[in-house]
Amino acid sequence: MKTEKVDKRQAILEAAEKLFCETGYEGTSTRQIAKESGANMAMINYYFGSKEGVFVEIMNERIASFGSQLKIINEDKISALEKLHRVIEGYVNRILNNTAFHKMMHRELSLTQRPEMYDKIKDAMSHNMQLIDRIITDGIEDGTFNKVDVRMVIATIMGTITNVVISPNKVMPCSNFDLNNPKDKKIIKERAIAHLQDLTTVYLTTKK
Amino acid sequence: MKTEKVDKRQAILEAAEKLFCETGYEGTSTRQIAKESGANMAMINYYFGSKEGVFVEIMNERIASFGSQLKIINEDKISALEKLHRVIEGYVNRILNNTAFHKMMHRELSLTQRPEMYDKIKDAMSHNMQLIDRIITDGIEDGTFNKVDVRMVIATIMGTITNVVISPNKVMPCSNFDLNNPKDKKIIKERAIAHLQDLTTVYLTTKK
DNA sequence: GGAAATTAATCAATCGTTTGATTAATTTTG
DNA sequence: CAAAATTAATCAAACGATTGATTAATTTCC
Repeated sequence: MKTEKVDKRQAILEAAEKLFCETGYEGTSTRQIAKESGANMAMINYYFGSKEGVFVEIMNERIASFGSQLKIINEDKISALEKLHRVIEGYVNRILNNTAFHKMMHRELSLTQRPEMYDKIKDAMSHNMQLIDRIITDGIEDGTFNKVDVRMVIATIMGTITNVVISPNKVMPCSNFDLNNPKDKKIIKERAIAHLQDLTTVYLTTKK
Repeated sequence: MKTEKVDKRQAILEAAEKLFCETGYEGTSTRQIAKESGANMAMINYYFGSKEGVFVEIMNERIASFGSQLKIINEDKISALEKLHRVIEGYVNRILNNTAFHKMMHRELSLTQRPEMYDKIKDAMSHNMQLIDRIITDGIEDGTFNKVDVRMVIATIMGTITNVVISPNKVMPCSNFDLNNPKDKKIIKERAIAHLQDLTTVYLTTKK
């Protein structure tokens, strides 16, 4: 008799991420994680040392996979505006494909606790920001873009996307959109991308 | 001899708000609240019934004081753009004067738990959104504003401000700004207001 | 057979809450 | 007015439940 093989380690990671997203780090108990993953409680400490170890591992994996996604954009011989539009598209897609994690990340970021996590997230975000900063700054220097408050423009781009993800379903969109519904998610994605591309085009390139 | 009169009820509320902001709801114990406020632990339940009761009370007071701040704007006989600029100014000031609370609110909003709180926050935000929505929609209808994705513009305005508040000190601004430093806060406020007013002016009124 | 994986049982610590008693202030009563 | 009765505020201690973590025994797998 062969019982179905399940990777308990992976099961714990997935269950923990789901629960951390739903009820927060402090709000999730190791017993819940064990139950949800189908593993024994002791396995959590066996594989990850502690509850926080699970959390750190989730963050590390996520951040690592994020880092490998970008950086190709800046090699292309395209205009600054086109670069920016590609970054927006990539950023919207990435975040709306990982809404639960993104929520969790922002929650963790707004806590002064857990400095190690804070620094990790900060570094990951900082990398994205520098990419956008470079594109816009280059655009300004070569005269394609208006002179704007670059950091605030970045705050606008990132903030808009985060707002779409975090705001309550019934508040943000007109009717009852649900980001868990793939069809709705696609619509929201396209709207966000179209809006941000239009906004940046008008704001950065309109001659006064 | 008159010992200094301290309102324990108020002390608990203030201590709890501070701690909830810093370490989150689940991350704060009733013992911490008691210690920080100088009140006995039992007073928490005596006055508010439960830990959650404290939280609900904080939210109610804040939301109530928020609600009494707006609504005068729409009576003035000024242009849609000017109305919008006043709303932006008010919104930036309000949020940057209550950064800790605003962080806490967003954290709570991103949790699927505590539906009562969720609904309260949602309603409060919804009110603000409707105000902005009305202004922009009116502007579009009377031809002053371009036809834009209104809800996305609102997401941009709110998201930008939230991003400024939540993003790590060392990430968002160029150098080491600190929102707890009044001087820095003033600068950030002015930058955010100037940026959003400029952005909305260009985006909403530029004729293509 | 031996290392790795998994288990049930248990640990001390902490959680939010409740208790019964005490003090201080206020109201009622004679 | 002053004694008695009532109420509100505060306290130390303890409650049962749950927390994250650990133990020691057992099973699985190569």
